Amino acid sequence: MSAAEETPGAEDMPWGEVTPEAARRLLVAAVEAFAERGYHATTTRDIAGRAGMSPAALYIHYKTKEELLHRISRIGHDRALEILTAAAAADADGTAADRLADSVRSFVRWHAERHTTARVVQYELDALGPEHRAEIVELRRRSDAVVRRIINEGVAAGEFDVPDVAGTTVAVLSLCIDVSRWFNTQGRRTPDEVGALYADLVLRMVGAQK
Amino acid sequence: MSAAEETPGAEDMPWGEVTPEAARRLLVAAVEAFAERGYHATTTRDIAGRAGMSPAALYIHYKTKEELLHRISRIGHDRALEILTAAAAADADGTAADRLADSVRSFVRWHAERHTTARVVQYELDALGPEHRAEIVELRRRSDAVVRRIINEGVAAGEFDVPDVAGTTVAVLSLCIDVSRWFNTQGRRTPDEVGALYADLVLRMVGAQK
DNA sequence: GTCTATATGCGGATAGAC
DNA sequence: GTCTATCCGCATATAGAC
Repeated sequence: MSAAEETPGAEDMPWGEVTPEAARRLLVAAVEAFAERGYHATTTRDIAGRAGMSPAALYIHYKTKEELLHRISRIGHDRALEILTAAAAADADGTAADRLADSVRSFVRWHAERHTTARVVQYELDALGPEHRAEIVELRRRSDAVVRRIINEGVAAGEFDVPDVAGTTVAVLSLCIDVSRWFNTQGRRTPDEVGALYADLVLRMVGAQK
Repeated sequence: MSAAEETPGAEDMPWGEVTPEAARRLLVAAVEAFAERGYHATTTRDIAGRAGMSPAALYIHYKTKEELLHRISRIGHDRALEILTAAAAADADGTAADRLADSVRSFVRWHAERHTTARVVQYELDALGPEHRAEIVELRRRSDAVVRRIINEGVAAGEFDVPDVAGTTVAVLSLCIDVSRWFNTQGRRTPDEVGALYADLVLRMVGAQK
């Protein structure tokens, strides 16, 4: 990997890996438009307009509108999975409850803070073409595996009481993901507060001892 | 209200209230198409085709495509709210835990069993025009109120331990609603099973005593 | 009420100048 | 790399015959 790919602070500069700058502007505009109106209701003219460019400019940087969505989805899923994995690994020698709480807290915080991106990433999956969709579905499976693993470990360690691990895993992920649908920046809660609330709720769901 | 509106067994014949039959066929076709591809990606030609009619036939029964979505949304939300309210009222003299479990079980079962309808109803809200959207948002507020009320009662009765009633209410509804996104008829679980699982998970979330 | 035919406008994508 | 101009097809909706 070249040094150019290791932009410092890439985690805090979300689309930093997208270059050149015009391509990034278009992508950011697309995220906003897709999140507001949905993929199909968004026109390439709208995207280009938001980026301060002509409709044709989009096609210099992206072959199709679908490619733009794919790029967004891919980067977003990579980031979400990275956050989940990092949190799960952070306290590898702590309790499963710690790992689960941290994972949920981080994952939820991301879905709240970056709810525009998350909304596109999580709810426009069906707008992708078959190959692109398959690629993204695979990434989701990995998120599922991370959460299921922690729950299984907690059960094995006697920390959790979970009659249905697979079902509970689905429920936990569903709960976290859906934050991106209802979360509103103007609302009463900060992403941190929602993360803390959800971490607590999930610990209750798995019957973690207090 | 005329007797004609009180079709017996209307709860089990979902779109029974939609007449004449051609209008109902179009509406059922629209639900399927919207659920599969999303509102904006669905063409009126597709809807009419599924109903075995020409594109023009749609406009005899509905003024616009949006009116069709509104009709679906309205009926769906009415039904969901009705189910929630009925379950909440059923054991009015039982414990709050019973009421909450029954409500969640019924609400989830509906979102699973009728996940095509639910998907449209819950995720295509933004495709509605401003007035229609406002009308539907009001119905959602009522669902929220039903759940919040039960949780508040459980807390007051000392049955539940809930530090954040408003936040927990949002989480519970979000969890139930999102079932319509991931539920698949081909999957491992029946609607009844998901309902039972979720009722248990929600009781855990509110700290109901076993 | 339903059809065939069509008006009308918009959206994705391209051509070619600069 | 960006623009202006435009092609082409498709989608909503309507007109008018049956």
